[in-house]
Amino acid sequence: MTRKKIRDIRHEEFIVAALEATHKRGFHAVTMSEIAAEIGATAASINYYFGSKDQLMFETMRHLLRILGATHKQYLDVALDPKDRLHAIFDAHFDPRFFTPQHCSFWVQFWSAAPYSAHLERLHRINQSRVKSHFRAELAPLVPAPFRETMRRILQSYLDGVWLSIAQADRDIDPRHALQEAHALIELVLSAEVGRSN
Amino acid sequence: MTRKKIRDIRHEEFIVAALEATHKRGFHAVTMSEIAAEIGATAASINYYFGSKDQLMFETMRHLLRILGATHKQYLDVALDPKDRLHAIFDAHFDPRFFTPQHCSFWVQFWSAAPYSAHLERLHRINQSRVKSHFRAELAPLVPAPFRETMRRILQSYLDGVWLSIAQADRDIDPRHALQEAHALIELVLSAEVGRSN
DNA sequence: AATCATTTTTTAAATGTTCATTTAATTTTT
DNA sequence: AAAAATTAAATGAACATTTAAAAAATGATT
Repeated sequence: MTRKKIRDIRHEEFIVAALEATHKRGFHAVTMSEIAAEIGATAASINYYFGSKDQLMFETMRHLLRILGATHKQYLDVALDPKDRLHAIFDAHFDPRFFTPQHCSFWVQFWSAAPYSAHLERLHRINQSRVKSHFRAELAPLVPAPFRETMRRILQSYLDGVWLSIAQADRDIDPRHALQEAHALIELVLSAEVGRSN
Repeated sequence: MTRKKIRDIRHEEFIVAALEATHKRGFHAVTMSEIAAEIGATAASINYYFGSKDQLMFETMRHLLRILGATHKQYLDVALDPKDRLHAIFDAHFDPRFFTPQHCSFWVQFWSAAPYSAHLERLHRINQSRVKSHFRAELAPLVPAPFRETMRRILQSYLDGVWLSIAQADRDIDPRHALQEAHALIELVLSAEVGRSN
């Protein structure tokens, strides 16, 4: 069928391996050999497919960003009103596919490494502004302009903070519970605005 | 006067140097030589005073925790009512002494490294539970029990998230503005509860 | 089917670099 | 002179990356 089969399979495998090994050993501490061992391969083959360790980490992050983007899109597609659309951002970030110590910890470590690598920083900046503009767009019909930016920053900081705490927790977290709390915060933000406009 | 003068001076100097150099180069990338160069010293002298790089990073983090604790105490001492006491937590975290890219970035990188070092993790856990119990205590008189934990987690996640964003920003941030937003969130949290108990 | 040349994939071993740490000596302070 | 502080140089370990060769897959030709 597809011509480049093996190359794609290995790509996928090594990215999963990078997530797993990084979660176990840490973004900087993890070695090529440890990642490769995760799928019974050898460090050299990572370079064969990715060129370098940095490139592998970069591709792994891009992989996470793609999943997040796609998941968000799915939720947006079934959102009926502005409030649903706002919820969709949290739904995506707290989707069980994503909301695991493994993913969150890679993400957080990526965050903390980003300022020191031009490559990573670019990815990070792109994602930040993507999320930012989504928040802005969804808040527009819900919150009057003077408070909108404040509310956006509150929601976005909260979102980041939750991921941070998941990355640190070894026990598995219930995504539904996180969503519930996120929705409580959204209600808070929206009801307050209604209150003020009275 | 004091017998151990030089030792204490160097301790202080190297900790400041570690903060500065780590902010420039990253928690893992920064080398002993770079830290030492920051104060015109030599890598070997760090070991003379601290024993190892890990130990220096550990002491640096302890230093930050001590400052945070002391600052918090100062604000608590002048707090008049329960709401002031809740604010004091944010006042301390957003105090200009603390709320700098330099400190926040060390903190965030420390966070992301903590799960992979028994030493660091212990520090982290201690601080987490300290902050947690403060939040609980201050929220007790302000928020009815059923919502209290949710509100605590919202506030705490928000707090972490803000630091994360500061660590990533290269431009300097206005602490007063951050405080203002934090207070807006507190008002939100408290007013919502008043609303529900109506 | 079988053979063998070609390409692709994989690996073991070699290379070379970058540190943290140690050591042994030197300088500075007491 | 003795102790404390500092450094330059040595040591050695840990890795990412390269290289050169082996193994597997592919595919064209009988």
